[in-house]
Amino acid sequence: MVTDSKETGTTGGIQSLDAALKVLTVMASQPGPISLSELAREVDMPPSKVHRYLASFVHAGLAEQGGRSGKYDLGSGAVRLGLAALSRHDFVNKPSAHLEELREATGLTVLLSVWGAGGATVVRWERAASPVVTSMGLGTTLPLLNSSTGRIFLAYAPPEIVQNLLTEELARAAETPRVIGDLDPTRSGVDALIQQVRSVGYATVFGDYIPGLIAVAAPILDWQGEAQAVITLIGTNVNAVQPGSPEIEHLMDFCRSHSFSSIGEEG
Amino acid sequence: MVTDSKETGTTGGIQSLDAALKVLTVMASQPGPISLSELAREVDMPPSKVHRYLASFVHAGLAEQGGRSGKYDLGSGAVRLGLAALSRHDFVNKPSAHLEELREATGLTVLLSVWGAGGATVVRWERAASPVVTSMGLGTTLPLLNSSTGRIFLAYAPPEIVQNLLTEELARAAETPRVIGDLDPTRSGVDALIQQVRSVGYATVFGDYIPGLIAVAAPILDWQGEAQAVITLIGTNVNAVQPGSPEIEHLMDFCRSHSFSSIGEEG
DNA sequence: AAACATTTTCCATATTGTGCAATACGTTTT
DNA sequence: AAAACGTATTGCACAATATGGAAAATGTTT
Repeated sequence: MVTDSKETGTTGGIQSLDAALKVLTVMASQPGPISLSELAREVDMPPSKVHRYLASFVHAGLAEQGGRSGKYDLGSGAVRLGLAALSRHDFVNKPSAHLEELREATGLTVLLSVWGAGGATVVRWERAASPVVTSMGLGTTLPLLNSSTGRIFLAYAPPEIVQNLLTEELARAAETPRVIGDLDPTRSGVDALIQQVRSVGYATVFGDYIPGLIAVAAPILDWQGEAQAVITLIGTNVNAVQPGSPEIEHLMDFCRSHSFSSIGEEG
Repeated sequence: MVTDSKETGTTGGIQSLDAALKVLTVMASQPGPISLSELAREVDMPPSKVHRYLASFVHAGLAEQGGRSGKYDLGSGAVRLGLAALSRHDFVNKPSAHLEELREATGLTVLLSVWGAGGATVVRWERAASPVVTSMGLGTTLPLLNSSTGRIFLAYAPPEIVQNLLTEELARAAETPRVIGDLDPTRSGVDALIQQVRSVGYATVFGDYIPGLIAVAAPILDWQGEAQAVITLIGTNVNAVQPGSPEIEHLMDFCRSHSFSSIGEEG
């Protein structure tokens, strides 16, 4: 039984470890580096305690201490750990092996993203020759409304999971209008977008996120019809994102062959 | 490594936590699910101890126990943690913070380059005391064949992205022979160079680009094995670029510690 | 230079993790 | 089917170890 709603405490594990992992979890939920004192406040523990936990985490590479600011953040060991965990999921591994074929078939840069804490996160990256943005790379998180990748998660991920980011981005869109060309930044506008995406099974974007770049994205679905990963093609030629283009056909074939339920024309 | 060869123990942290994190690390290094007993053997701890650690990890979502096989594996919490870490980690700013240490350790000018539109582009710059006269600065693009930096990209960047520049430089080299001392400016000559660079993991240059200057460069690799950035040491003392020199050791250590896959002895 | 805010270390105390061994569980063998 | 085995899980007494308050170091602001 895992009922530890309030003060059960007894997880069958080790108390100090539970406490330490709570610290780690909170650190992961934070948007960026955090100071010891703030972290201690956040987890409601004395700073000295947290400090010792952090010393162990740093020793293991899970955390690191930023330069002279003294702030702590997740370290490269955490990345390694996460990638090891990720590599056990077939939804990432299987497609990854064939990403290069898709790049060759389309001549476009191909990327594979999964849903992480901060949103759509790029975990695989297959570059094409054509000039691509340098500000993006592995680990980049993509916006929900402005990117084709994000729009696929919007349409195919469980609503609860995108809800937070969605409200956040809608609020931001309301303050800064005109940033999203083809979308009415309201709930109903979003619903319309979702319906549209689902009906065709892919999402396109024409330089909305990065000027001069076009992108198409489609989902890799599990048995429940939820997006486990998203494949995105990036390029500069607008023809590639016209409905029925060979690039889109290749993308859809790829995603279909790695999915466990059918895409588009929703059931 | 942080020299904790045997019984240093005192990490400033917590012993039980160190032990627990070792378990987690070993689990990550494993190719798949692992049984409690085997894991206990692997980390050389009593099974009961490991079991309790695992209970806490499972509680935190970092690990999960597979069906009835009883085997343990990394859990979705590990993925979340890793993606959170990944989105904050970038291959330019993280190493940049430690560039100065490398300069102090080697006494050489240190620079960090990434692949930009026009080729290898210098984006960080840590100059040493020694008079390194040069017209180089931030934003300088370095040649592919003549510079150690460029040669690392040649060997460790995806072929497609260096292809254009390569053919261009080869054509120029054919017209103006003798500019490249140690290289046969043909496709096969380039292939030989790539093999050589990959086998040692770094590239050196003796005044080929700028007379009187020597340089060593090594890659920072992402987990796809592609060069995300290149670290270069520049100086005037030829001894620094002899195989096995302390300068090269420092450089390789630095790059290894910021990489996510192993450099050299290519896999 | 002084006042402040944070991080880091020290130390006595008892809370908590430890290891051994017993038990429960599941799988394979006879 | 029963028994024999390997593995995961839990109890228990003891001492090793984590704990938190406060002091010391470190860095930052006035």
